[in-house]
Amino acid sequence: MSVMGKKKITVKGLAKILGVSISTVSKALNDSHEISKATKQKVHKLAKDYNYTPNKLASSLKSGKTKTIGVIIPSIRNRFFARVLYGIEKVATKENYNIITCISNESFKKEVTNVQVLANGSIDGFILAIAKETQIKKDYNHFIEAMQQEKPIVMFDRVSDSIDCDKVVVDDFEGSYKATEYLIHTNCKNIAIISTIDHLSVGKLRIEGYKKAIRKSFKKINTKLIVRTNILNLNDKITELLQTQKVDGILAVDEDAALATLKIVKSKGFRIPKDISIIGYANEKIAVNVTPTLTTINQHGVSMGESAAKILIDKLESNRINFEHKIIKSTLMKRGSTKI
Amino acid sequence: MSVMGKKKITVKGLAKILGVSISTVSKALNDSHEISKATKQKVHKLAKDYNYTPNKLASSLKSGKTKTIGVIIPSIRNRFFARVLYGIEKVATKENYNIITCISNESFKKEVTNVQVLANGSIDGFILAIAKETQIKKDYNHFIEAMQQEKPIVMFDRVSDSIDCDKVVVDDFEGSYKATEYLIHTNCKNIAIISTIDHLSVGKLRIEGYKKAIRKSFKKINTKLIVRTNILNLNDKITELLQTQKVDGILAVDEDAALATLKIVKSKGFRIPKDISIIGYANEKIAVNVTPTLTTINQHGVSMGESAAKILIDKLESNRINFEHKIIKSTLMKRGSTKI
DNA sequence: GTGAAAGCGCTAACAA
DNA sequence: TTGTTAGCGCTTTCAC
Repeated sequence: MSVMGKKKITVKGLAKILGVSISTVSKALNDSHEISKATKQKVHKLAKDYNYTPNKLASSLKSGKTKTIGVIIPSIRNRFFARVLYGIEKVATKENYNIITCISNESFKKEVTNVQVLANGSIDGFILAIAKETQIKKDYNHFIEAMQQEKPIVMFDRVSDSIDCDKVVVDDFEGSYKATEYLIHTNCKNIAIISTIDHLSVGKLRIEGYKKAIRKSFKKINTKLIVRTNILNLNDKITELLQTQKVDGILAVDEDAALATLKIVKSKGFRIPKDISIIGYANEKIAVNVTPTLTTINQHGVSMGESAAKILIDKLESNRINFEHKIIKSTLMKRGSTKI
Repeated sequence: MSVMGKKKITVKGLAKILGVSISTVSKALNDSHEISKATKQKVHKLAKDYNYTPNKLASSLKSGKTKTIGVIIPSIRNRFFARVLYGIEKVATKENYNIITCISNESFKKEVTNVQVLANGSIDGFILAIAKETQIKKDYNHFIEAMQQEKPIVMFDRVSDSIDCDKVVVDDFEGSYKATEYLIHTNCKNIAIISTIDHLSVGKLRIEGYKKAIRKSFKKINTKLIVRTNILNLNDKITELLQTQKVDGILAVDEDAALATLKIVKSKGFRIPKDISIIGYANEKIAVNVTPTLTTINQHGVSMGESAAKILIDKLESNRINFEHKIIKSTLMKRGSTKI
């Protein structure tokens, strides 16, 4: 505070003021054993007075380490990703890493640009969830190139089998399997599943989990109860389902589907859960504020973020060469939209 | 693709291969007029073959410009800030800026660290909303220092009068004034206001707007209808309000208050909006999914982010010396929780 | 215990 | 038109 110089002071500046060499200052600041106690103290005091802090660019350029993580998420308005980001940020901060966040907006092109731009020295490694477009296109070259440039990647949630890298996923298969089982055990006989995300790996897995549970209890699957649609046709499809099929349980595989289902089922005069039970994927704040409260499959976004960050930082700071594949257990949060 | 060298190639490497000097390559890549067409072509081709991309750290260190914006938000799980972040990211991308995101988690200490770390060369300027703790503490030194180091700051939403910098705010005063007026015009006579954020600038303004509207129509204010509390006591305070006061309209100043109000009012058997009208600050997805749908004051988070980013980038790329003070109009989204 | 010098990758003023 | 050189701020080897 004693000084209010405008421009930031550098090692060079400190050296000049003290009348010592640049390297002495640098070493003193880094607490090298080569430097005498007296000098160290002088340097530290001056540094403090002048509010010195090392220029991050310079040290990174020198060391080749940036201590920052590149995070690419498909969307920030999706609460799940926001939660993951929170988890990442939490452990990153603890481990003294910064995060630089990009949003691919589900676009392949933007994702490619993001990866390339960041790989250019700005970051040490990536944490990312693959964009919708990319998953459809199945072109993963940009990831491969990044890894060749020694920028490790940790993928979460939306991952690809065709890429070797660290991965953190929710047990989507298991999650919807358990959810379906719960519907069955609470006496639902005609269980439908609704998805607007069948183009995503997670979407596919959730339907598979459902199928397994249905097969196990009822032997055969009624494909008319499996609704794959897009957001635009969502309402119509649900309405159609309710009009043409006998349904007493619904598993909604994403938040949009869940909220639409809830709304339409209510509006058609069905009682929830008496006539129709509903389980959905949705964030907690919404789940507890709708009527009735919605039984959900909790994806533990924050834990995912934390795991991903831990795995990446571990890789960056160790010589680990293998790829981790972590599965986060999802849990069923029983609320008012299902029977007991 | 023709080459799959592991490490990234540099200007130096390209120069060596082509047998020309480093500066020739650099100039060719930057399309300098000093270089012949032929050389330029050769360089560009090689660069492409080797998948060359300039190291961002190095150019930033040289130029003093990083083309990245430091964003500090108090919380990412708050939908509003997520939306602002989206807006920032949107225009940043368009203008070829990256954003590095930090979350202060409402903590003064973390905010200070964030500012200091980022100011050290990593970024060209800040976009931020002041942490809760900081607003209570009123210690804004870290901001001042950053600005002295020529890192301009654009504050949004949570701003401070005691700092001279660019600002983007919602017209909180006007917003709650208008909301209160709407309640009055739809025949509410006893309007309460509930806030869990009275320690924030925005919280205070919202109460002031309410007061002005009440004063205008009813001459005097019943302070028993003004509930300032924290989240822990929220439910009790609302219950108490409903039991001790005659209330036919409620303005809830933040999302927590809004959702709690809705829930408790319903549970006490009041009909909404017939007995009690409710207006709240809340994100749209929640507002349309509660029962009844909630009339809200829309804060236009995305626009805020966009404006903030535009203002910062403008300042970074021009010589503008004055401080902008932009006010985003909020709008009343009329839904099912108010009368017509 | 201290300092000179090289170098991280890049740009740009100046020289040839 | 091309090359030499210095320097952004820092770390680190090697010499003194």
